[in-house]
Amino acid sequence: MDDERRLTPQGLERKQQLLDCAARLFAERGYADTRVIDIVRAAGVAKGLFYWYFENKEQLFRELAEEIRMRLRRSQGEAIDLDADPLTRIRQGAEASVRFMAINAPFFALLEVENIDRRFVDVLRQGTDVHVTDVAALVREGIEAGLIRDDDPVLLARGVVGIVGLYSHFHRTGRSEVPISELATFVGRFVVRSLAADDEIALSATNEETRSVRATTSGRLGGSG
Amino acid sequence: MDDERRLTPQGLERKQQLLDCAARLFAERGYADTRVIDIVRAAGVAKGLFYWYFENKEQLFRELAEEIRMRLRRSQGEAIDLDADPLTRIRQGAEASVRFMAINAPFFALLEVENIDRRFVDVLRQGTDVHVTDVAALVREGIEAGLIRDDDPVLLARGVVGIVGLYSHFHRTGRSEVPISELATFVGRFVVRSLAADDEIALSATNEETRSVRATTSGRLGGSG
Amino acid sequence: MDDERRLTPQGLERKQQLLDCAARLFAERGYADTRVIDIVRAAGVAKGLFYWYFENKEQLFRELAEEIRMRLRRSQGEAIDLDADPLTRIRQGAEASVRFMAINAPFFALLEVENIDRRFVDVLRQGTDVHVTDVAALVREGIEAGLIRDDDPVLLARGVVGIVGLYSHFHRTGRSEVPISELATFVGRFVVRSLAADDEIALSATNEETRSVRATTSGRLGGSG
Amino acid sequence: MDDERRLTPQGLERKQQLLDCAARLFAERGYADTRVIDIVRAAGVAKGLFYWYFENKEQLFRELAEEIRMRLRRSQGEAIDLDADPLTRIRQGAEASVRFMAINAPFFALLEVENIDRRFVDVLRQGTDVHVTDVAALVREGIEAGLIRDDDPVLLARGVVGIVGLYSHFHRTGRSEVPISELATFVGRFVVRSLAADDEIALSATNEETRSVRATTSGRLGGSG
DNA sequence: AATGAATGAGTATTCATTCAT
DNA sequence: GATGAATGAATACTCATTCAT
Repeated sequence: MDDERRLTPQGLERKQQLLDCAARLFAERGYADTRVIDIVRAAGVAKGLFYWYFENKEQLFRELAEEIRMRLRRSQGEAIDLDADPLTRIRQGAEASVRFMAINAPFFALLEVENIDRRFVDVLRQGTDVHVTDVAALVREGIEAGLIRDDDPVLLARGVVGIVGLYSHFHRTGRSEVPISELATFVGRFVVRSLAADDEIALSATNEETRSVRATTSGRLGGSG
Repeated sequence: MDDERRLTPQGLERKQQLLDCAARLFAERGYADTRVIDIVRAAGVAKGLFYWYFENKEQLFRELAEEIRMRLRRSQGEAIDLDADPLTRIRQGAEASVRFMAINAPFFALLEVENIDRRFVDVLRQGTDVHVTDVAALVREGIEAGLIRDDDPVLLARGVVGIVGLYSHFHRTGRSEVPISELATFVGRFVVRSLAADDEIALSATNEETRSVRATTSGRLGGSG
Repeated sequence: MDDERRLTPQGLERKQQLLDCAARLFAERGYADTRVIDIVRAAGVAKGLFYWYFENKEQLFRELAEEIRMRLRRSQGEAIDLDADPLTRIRQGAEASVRFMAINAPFFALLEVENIDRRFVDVLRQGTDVHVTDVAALVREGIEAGLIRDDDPVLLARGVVGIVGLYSHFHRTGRSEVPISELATFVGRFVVRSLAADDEIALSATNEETRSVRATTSGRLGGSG
Repeated sequence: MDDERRLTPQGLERKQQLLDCAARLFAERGYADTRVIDIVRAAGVAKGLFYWYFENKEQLFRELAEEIRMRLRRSQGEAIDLDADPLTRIRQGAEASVRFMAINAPFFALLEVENIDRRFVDVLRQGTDVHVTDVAALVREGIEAGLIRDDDPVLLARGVVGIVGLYSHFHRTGRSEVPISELATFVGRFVVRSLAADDEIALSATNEETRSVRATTSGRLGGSG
């Protein structure tokens, strides 16, 4: 297939169908153990058609990864309260991510391929890198505001992103005994605790009612900043 | 090869040589991209000899994983100050793990295969499970002693183990800009912050001079315990 | 390949071509000594194509065996005079088999694999078993009619089927000095002699002119029956 | 190993042990499916030792085949009544063979390899050829004496030998419902019927009491001879 | 767009045989 | 005689990708 082929509406549908089937199979059996023929069979079309819509198996994976990444970012964006303080926003993002990943588990299972196939390190790392950059910015903000302890912002951000992925993975692989909403709260708490400058701030940022730490702890913050 | 073959000293040496070569290659190129022939070539022996010492490629991997797991546990054990309080011990273990994993990077890269090949989920998960159980016990101790915040011990333990692996992975994959000793300290701090019941305890457990939190904060601990 | 693939006419042709090539090679060199690559080379196609049409080498063999079995039965059916008495029919079947096996020697050589590969015992034994059952029915008829000596019908049938295969084998392996038509007559005679209730009946059943023993020896048969 | 090595008594014992183990394994799994290592393991010795006693696997098989052939001939010789008429002797030989083959089933299973491996056609065919020659001589005698119908002696002899092998094979492969002694008698009867010049002779030769047809039917024989 | 056919590089594993001690 | 180690040729099967209709 060429770069930009114009696909008819029917064509787009077929392509999406193939993407969906592939996503399901990849999630079920993993990338390597899903053969092109499995995908086309699941979609009920002939083998040759696969290459009408995708350059190759690898490209399909990349498209899929891209799509998933977009969805995640969108969902994170929606979950974050723009008026809240950085730490709270980090917590909200973390919680939202855990919830979202749980719902779209099969999709996200895919992202774990990162370590698998050296071919995909780039695509997948890219995804987390963007995420890390976002969080790192918030961390910096938080540090400046005295809400987050003064440590390497990027390292901290990596920790946040990593922890979210970690617990999502546990949940996905059936090793989490607690219900998803509880797990999300736990992760939010965990993240806040890891970052918070002190106990009081941690408490505030964990309290769902308190939309803005700054507001409630202004005195103290003013003093410490 | 069958069950328990009796190997001559020379044989044992040869076997270890194959294990070493395999470990290096797996680390360099990954499991799937390392062919049996690559391993024997690296060892400078004939293809057939591989099957004299190992049932197949998979078994070799399992032996390797087992070996690595053992080493890790041993190194952790050595790093922990038995007289220290649980939280400090967790920190020490975490720091030691990060350091150890950094030194033996090629080895531990292997353990990341967990997500890769569904065949190995068992072996590899086993390794972390043991580790998690150990840490969970310390967490419980810490909670009882009022050093660690009151949260699900297993979930907390998973976080600790996960974070260690996380940062080791970053370091291994060249995304850590800081030197290893600094990273280890960072991780120790991170873990302590995640778990500590309050700021003061966190501070104590992070202070390397203070071997035992219990000693310096005995009054407080005694009161809350 | 999976279950029931729909093959285009061209595909069917190709498949038959592969079957033919395989049959020839198996006959020439034996099953084990015929590699898949030999078969595809003989057909002038790529290796992978073999697995488009057949699950594996074993399945191809089974298809081949099935095909040969069908042909044999058909030819036997055509050779037998339905109005003739059982003994004569047995003789006709035996003679026809010998002739047919001689003509299709390469094919039938394959059936001798029975003893070879334990994997194929089932397929091949099945073939003879059907044949034995058929003959046994005729033997029973013959015994009731007093044409065949009173002995275990199944054992007798096995002998008949075995003898036919035996002499065919001799002929196939170049140890028969006599021309095929003569050999067939010999086998017919041999079989009749082995089964006949008495000399006179044997004579009648061997005489090609006499279509029905019953007709010519009615008096005697009536007396002894 | 060289041609004629002088083996110590212990060495001979070891060699026989290997032969026995091989025979058992060949019978159980067939020649191809029995690996050299299986044989040495069964004997509890090291792999290398095999080649001290045998040139290779093939030679061992040949030695084994030779040994079995000898045994069979010996047993046939013992079973035959030297004073009996040719037809009776053929019958006795056939019956003895069936019995002997049944007893030494595992051994004789080996001889069926004839069709299997083209390598062994010579060794194995040799065995039957000798047997056929012996029987053919008797057949000729029988024809001259008017006991056996006038037909190609070699072809008849082949039939006799073949039938014996046939029924032995059935018995060996568990498809014979009748006890071995009964089967032997059946085969004797079958063979006699196939060969006998007429009913009366057949009857005499089948009668175990009658040691010599000549004796009881002297008048007739004298008349016809 | 869609199909079924065709390609062929790539690889783990087996096992008879030889060798050094 | 005996052992364990070492050799390497040989082969079935997979699967992404391309091709002719």
